[in-house]
Amino acid sequence: MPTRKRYWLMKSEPNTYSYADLVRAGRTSWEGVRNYQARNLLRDEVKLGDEVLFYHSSCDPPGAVGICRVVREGYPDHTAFDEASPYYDEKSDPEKPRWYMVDVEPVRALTRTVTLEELKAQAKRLGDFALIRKGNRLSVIPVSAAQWKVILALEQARSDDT
DNA sequence: GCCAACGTTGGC
DNA sequence: GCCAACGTTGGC
Repeated sequence: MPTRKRYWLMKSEPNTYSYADLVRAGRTSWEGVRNYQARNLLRDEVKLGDEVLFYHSSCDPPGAVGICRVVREGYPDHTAFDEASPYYDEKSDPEKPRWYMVDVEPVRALTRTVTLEELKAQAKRLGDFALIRKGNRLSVIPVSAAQWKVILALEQARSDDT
């Protein structure tokens, strides 16, 4: 029996790669994750068919902008082997890769950006959520089914309807 | 194994 | 551009 679909949130700086870029491309590999905790999730936990909130970071305003789906499970991030890549890591050996990535394709853009500010305002409803924990820097974050529902309900709510 | 120095993330 | 928070590195 297949395991139940899980949900994730993954951050990208829109200057580097935006949700619109993903829509244009039709599919992308989620390359360049260089953090062990996030790597472990990509390698071991993120599964085919899981759904992902595409989050724009380091922009104004930061927030969730779209949904995508995992179409390939964790496999070695080959940009780590490519000296020309900004993600090159000489310590990642093709025989024993240090970094992993998944492939995703777009599902739909959110009708509006669900901002970090709004998510923080819903902290009570969201419960423990790594995105809004103080000092959080994780770029691949687990989202529970309940949190997923809250966030998509926020999308439907008017932004002045808090 | 400790911890200071350093680099990065990411909101503001 | 600033800086707090955090992760990594490397000397000891």
